[in-house]
Parts: sequence; C-alpha cells; structure tokens
Amino acid sequence: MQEQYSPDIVEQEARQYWSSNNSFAVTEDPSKEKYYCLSMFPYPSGKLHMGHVRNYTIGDVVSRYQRMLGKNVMQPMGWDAFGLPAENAAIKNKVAPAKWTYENIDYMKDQLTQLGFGYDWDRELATCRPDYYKWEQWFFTQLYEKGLVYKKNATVNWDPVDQTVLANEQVVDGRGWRSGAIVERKEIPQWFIKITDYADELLNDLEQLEEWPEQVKTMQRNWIGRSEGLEFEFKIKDRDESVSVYTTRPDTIMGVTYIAVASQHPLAIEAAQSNSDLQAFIDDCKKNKVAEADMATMEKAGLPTGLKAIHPLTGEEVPVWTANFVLMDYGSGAVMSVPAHDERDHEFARKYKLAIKQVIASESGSDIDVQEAAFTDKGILVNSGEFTGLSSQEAFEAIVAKFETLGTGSRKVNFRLRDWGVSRQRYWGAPIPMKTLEDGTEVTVPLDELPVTLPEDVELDGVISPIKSNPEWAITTHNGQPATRETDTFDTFMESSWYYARYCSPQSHDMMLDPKAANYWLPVDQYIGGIEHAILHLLYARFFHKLLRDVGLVESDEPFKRLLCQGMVLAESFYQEDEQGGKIWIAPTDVEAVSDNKGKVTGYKRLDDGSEVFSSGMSKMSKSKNNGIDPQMIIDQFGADTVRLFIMFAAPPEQSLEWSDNAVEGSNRFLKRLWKAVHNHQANGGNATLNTSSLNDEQKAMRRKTHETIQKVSDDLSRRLTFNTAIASVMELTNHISKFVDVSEQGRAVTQEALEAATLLLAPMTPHICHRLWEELGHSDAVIYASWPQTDQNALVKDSQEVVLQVNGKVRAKLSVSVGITKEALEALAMQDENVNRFIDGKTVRKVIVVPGKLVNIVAN
RNA sequence: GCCAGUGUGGUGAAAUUGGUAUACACGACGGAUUCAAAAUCCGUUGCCGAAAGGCGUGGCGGUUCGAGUCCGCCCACUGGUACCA
Repeated sequence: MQEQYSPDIVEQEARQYWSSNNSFAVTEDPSKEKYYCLSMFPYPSGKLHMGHVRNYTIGDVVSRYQRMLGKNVMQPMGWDAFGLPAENAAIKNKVAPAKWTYENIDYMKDQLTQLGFGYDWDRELATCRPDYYKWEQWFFTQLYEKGLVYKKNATVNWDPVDQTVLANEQVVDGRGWRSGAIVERKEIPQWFIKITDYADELLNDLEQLEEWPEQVKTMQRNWIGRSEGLEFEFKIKDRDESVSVYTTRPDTIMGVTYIAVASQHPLAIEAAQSNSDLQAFIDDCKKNKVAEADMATMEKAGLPTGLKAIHPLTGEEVPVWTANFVLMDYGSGAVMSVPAHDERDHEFARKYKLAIKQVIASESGSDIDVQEAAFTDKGILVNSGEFTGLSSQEAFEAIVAKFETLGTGSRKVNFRLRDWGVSRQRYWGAPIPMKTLEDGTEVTVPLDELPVTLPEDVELDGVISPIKSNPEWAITTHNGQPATRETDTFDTFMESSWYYARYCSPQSHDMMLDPKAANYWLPVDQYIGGIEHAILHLLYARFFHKLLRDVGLVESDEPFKRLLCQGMVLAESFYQEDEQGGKIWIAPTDVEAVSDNKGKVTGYKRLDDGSEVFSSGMSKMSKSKNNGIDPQMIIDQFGADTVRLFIMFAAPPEQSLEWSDNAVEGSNRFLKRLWKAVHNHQANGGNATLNTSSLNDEQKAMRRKTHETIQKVSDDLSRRLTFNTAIASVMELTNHISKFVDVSEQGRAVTQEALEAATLLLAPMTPHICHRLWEELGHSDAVIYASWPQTDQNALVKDSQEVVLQVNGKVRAKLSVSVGITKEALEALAMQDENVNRFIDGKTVRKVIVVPGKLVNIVAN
C-alpha cells in the first residue's frame, strides 16, 4: 500500500470497477425488499452547480447505505430538458435549443459520473425526447376525455413592442427585459387542468405523509387554503343585475360599507363609458403586474363607479368601487368590504374616506378604536341588529342560516388553490396535442398520431416561437377534414410531474407506464430536492399521481413516501464600487481575506492588485452576484470524495450550506489521515483474530468507541438523515484509532475492527477511497457488496458513568458513579460532595431532583 | 403583503425526549520537525477575571427545580408567492 493518498488513481479505479461490473443496474426482484431513491432531476443548464452536487450526494449516500442494508436499490437519473433558458441561450449563441440542451446533457452526465454517483444509467430519460413527451400528450388527451381539461381566458404579461408573452421572471421593474417596453396585462385563451377537483384529496392525503417535513405539509395546506364561508349577492340599485361575493367572515357582514369590483368587471367597464377618470384608471390597471407578490405589495387604489349596491340584510345602499387589488380571474371579480375588521379594507377606507362601521367587539371587553386600526380577531357582535350579542362563531351559523332561509346565499367551501394553467406560448416545450377544426370545434390528437413532434432544427429570433411563425407546422387534418394544430406548448411542470414513474419502465414503447414495474417500485421511498419546490412541483406531482391512479396505471395514492428538502448552497459575494456607486461583483476566487491576529476577518482585498473589496454577505450562488464556485475546479483539485465529504459535513442537509475553501482542505486532510491510519496498521502487522474475552481496558475502550460509532452512524443515516454528525463521529473514531497504538495481537485485531467499521461507515459518503481501503484491509469482495456493520451490544457495556451535581440549576461538581447506582445512593453521594456543600452552606434544601444517569439538582435558598 | 423557515465562539456547526451549552471541523496562537518553506505531528483557544467566580445560544418578557430547546411579542435574514426551474 502506498503511503500517500492519491485521489485521482483511487477514484478512477473505483469508477472503472463499478462500470465494468454494471454495479448499479437493477431489475424488479420480488424476493428482495425494494428501495427507490430519487433526487430531483436537473435542468441541463450547462454544467453542474454546487446545489446539484449537494442534492445528488445526499441521494447517493442514502442509496448506497440502503444497498448495504441488503435492499434492491434503484437510483435513476435524467434531464428536465424543456424550459426557458434553452431559448435564451439559443438567441444569445445562435444555436438551436435542442442542440444546446443535448450538449449540456453530455457534459453534465460526465460530471455526474466523475462524482461517483451510483445511477442505473439504463433508465436515463430526457423530457425533450419525443418518446417521453408522447405519453404526456396522450395522458393529457385522456384527461380531456374525462372532463378534467378546459379552456378559459387567463392573464399573461404582454410585451407590446415584441408582441410576445413574457414570464414573470422576464419582467424587470414593469418592463420587458429585452424590449424595455412597459408590460401590459393581457387576457388570452389557455388550457387548464382541474386540480381543484382534487383539492380535498390533496389536502386530506397530506396526513398520510408521515415522513414529510412538517413545514412542507403546512405550506401545501396553506397553499390549497380550504375555507368555509358564505356566498351571496348584492343587488345593484336601479338595475336588474347583481354581484356575487364570497366571505369567510359572514359575522362581519353588517359592517359592509362598500363593495369593490375588479377593474375588468363588466360593471366597471360599463360605468367607465361615461366617466373618463374611471376609464383612465381602468387603463392604468392594465399595467399592474401579474405576480401575486407585486399585487399584494402595490399601492392600493380605486375609484367609485357611481353605482350603489343594496345590502342584502339591512337594505342600505353601499357604494360600488372599482379597485386595483380585486382580480377578475379569481372568484367572481368582486369582494365585500368591511373596513372595521379587515386590514386591507381599512387601509382603503382611510385613504378614500369611506365609512368604517364596527360590528365586532373584543371578547375581553377591551377598548377598540376601529377608526384607528382594523380589529381582525373574532369576538362579540355589536351594531348588528338581530345578531347583536352573538359570538363570531354563533353569528357565522345564524347569518348563513338566514341567507339560506331567504334563498339569497349559501354556505360554501372555497379553496385558494386555482386550476392549473398549462399553456405556454413558447417554443421549447411539448406541443399541446389539440386540434381546431374549421367550425371551431376543438379535438384531441388521437394516439396513432402521437407524438406531436416539436421540430428541433430551428432558429430563434427571440420574439415568436418557430412553430407559431411557420404557418405550415400547424396545418393538419382530422378524419380527412382540414384542421389546425395548437401551437402552445405545455408548462414544463407537466414533464416533472410524472418522470419519477417513467423511470420504472423508461423503455415502454406501447404504454405510458408498465403497471407491473411501476407497482413494484412505487412509491418512491426517499425523494430529495430543494426546498424551493415545496409547493408547486411537489403539489403537481402529487396531483399527477392521483390522476395516474384514476386511469389505472398505479395503485398507490401518493408518489413520495419520504421527503428530504435540502437547503441551498451559499457563498460570500464581494464587490467594488464603480464611479456611479454601482456594484461590480468580484469572484470569490479573486479575493483574499485580511484578518487580525485572532484570525478574525477584518476586510478583503483583490488578489491581483490588492485593492480593497467589500463583502455583501452570504447569498445563493448565482451568476448575477458572480459568487458561484465551480464544482469541477474542486473535483480537479481534491477529488470527488473530498467534495462529497465536505458538502455532507459542512451542514445538516436541510440547512443552507456556506461554502468555504479552507474547510474543504480540512475534509481532504481527514481522508489523508484515514488512509494513513490503514497504512500504519498494515505496517504494524495488520489483521489478527479477535478474542473478546481477553482484552485489556484500553482495548475494551477502543472497541466500545467502534461500536458506539456504528450505532450512532446507523441512526444518523437511517432515522435522522444527519450526515454531518455521522461524519463527525467517524472522525472521532479515527482520532481514537490514531491514539490507540497497540501492536499486540489483540491490539491489532481491535484496530482492524475499528478501521473496517470506519471504512464501511464512510463508504456511502466517500465510496472511492473506501473501495480501495476495503481491499487494503484484506477483503476480496468490493465494499459495495459488503453489508452494513452490526453493533455488538456487549462492546457497549460500561461500568461507570459521569453524573452532574447542580445547586439551583448550576453545575457545581461532576461525579463518576457505577452504572447501577440507586437514586437514594446517588442523592446521598451528592449531599456529601465538598463543592456542593460550599454552595448550600447556610441555606435550606427545599427539593432534590435526581435524574438517574444524568444529574442531581439541589434546590436551596 | 401573505405562507414557511433560520438566527449558538473569530468561522461552519453539535447538543436527538426540557437535564453538563459549544462535540466534530476550520481559522488563529504556541511548540516539534526542516538550512528554510510546504506538508505533517503535539498543545492552547467562548467572553470578563489573578483566582474564586460571574456572564453567555438575535432582542424583550414568560412557564419550569432546570430553557438553545416550550409559550408570547419584536428584529434581521432566506425560500415560495401559481409563466425561473
């Protein structure tokens, strides 16, 4: 064995072994317990970033660990290949999106291989391949036939100069990112899938997901947003028209002082015909952004329409306003306003001097001034006629009942969740498989005409999709009649909503999924990906799974049994200011820290010219802040094992991880020490036969450490998924081995056992070096075929333990006591302790708390 | 704005069920080795204090014999917010 650890040789040999033995290819084997470990597939953006490295290392560690437990582990990988960046790159570099995407896939696949991830590459898929999206198109037609698909108008960002639809991301400060034109809202017809039909099930089934993080389930619950309330109507004065509204607070209905309708509401549009101010306001609202965050934070504004509505209970007239925050495409496009008990309504009423009428008083009777601030808690009704004196809860029931008796309103369950708009006016996506006949009828494309193939050899002008600009493409027939194709493509969330299922039978040519394979592997046992997908992707995939179930392709209700959301990888970003005070971002690799004699960083300078640089703190690695660290550089410098070890060690997986070059070296140093420990052990004579009945105290202590570490790491890798603490405890074990120099026969046997344990425990994290060390430790079978080590309970037995003595909760002494000591004996020992007595001297002992095996707390005053 | 999370030494972090705050690592400092340096190895390292001891987990308050952990309010930062993926 070489004295020096050479990662490049070791890693190449290990990878060669796995590839020539096809070590990670799997098939359905009913005789073994299956384990499906899935990491969210990457968008092929060009090269791997640290977030990918983190995500896929976690997945690989879990997969290799489960494999060592004897399970039939499937770990596939593929490419989420449709999307906006390919179009941007196409315009910038004058290369077709398909070519750009396929080249990126080749490069990134090589990088994944270099990192030693154990994927079954036979199952690789790319969502931009016709054999993949064919089945997505087919599935959409099935949903259409089931009545789960419909078309309606929906709002998009419209660039009036480029005459194109923009993504929210492409709108910067209200302007199109390329044209600079002020972006408008525009309503266009789009396809929707009825996810709201499944709202109740998506909500209720969250309870089944016991191994999902609570925070993700909470976010999904809130997103679905089930509410119970009242739907009723306001009649418009002097007209034969009414406006429907929904409220979750019928108890506040007597406090309605105005109603507000969307700027696109027919009432507002009609009123504007004789009111130029109103018309100008409506036109202005077209410039409002589409994104919810913008809508919610914008300045609330409105104008009276001049119309009056009749309060359905009091018969009083209330003004009808139009307001920029009411949206035409959600609900009825109108809301009732209770400024005394709703913050947004209060703000609006104060701004426009509308009446504020208190109808709820606090339960405690405390003073409330609703003119000053909205009181949004529930309470007791006041100024509410026949309902005065009821609690909010009682009033809810009474008022709903009243409306139902009168026949003018009804109890209604509402969801915040909206139907899924899947139409995109872009090129690089799966064509929507619909046709329009000459009479305007819309029909699905039948299976024998699928896939509707997207042409790949195209040029992009940056404005209009090539399948829209080429009229030929859309020309087709239907049953011999002329027809035109839909030229919109699917939202890319469609592809990522079912890829996990396709991995089970990626080569099925005549069906979407092979149910036999799908039902063997599904559900996914462990799914790993970024927290940014907590709502949209994970909700859509859960929805799709239920759809797949309802057409009979899978049997389970949920796609992902256990979920781990990893945190982001952050890096410090640095800048210098230009003459206008703008920030020029400097790459971290070009910056050096200046520190004081305690090692505390006091500033930064540029490596090239020594000029001062400023830190803007930790943020997500990004191009805009020039703070990305290329994983390739680190792999080339230290090897894949060091990168994998560092990224797993630096933080627990769910937390954000701060990149540090220095700390990477620390991880590399640890691997060198481990290598050296095996080398020294060999030099000292290597293995010997262990005889547990003839060990001295130091040998027993070494063995105890070995088995405590096995126990700890097993728990960390299975139950807790805290890889950082698992690695820390193997480091402790390795430190023990280095200090335990005992070349006697039993000494070497104990050392061998410890080194084997360290190698096996680290094998999921740093598989290359462990592949080699396992060989060096005398095994002919590769470490990937080895079993996870077992804890020897006998080795864990201890005779004595340390107990803490506290006086009034403060540690005053520590005591080594025998393990079986009684509570009484422990308390007696504590009372005899010299330092304890010093602190209770002159005081009266009020209470003594004894926690066996832990502490004694004496309360005295 | 709304929803969800995070905040502990000079730094990344540990403390798993309310029971010894700071494991493991980085950095820094001191030493060994070296002609010298790198690498490696050994030691010290929360803050104040000579010590005894006191203080200390974003801030303020509470529950408890005991709070990083539970509760309330506040501050800062991060993710999502339906067309980035």
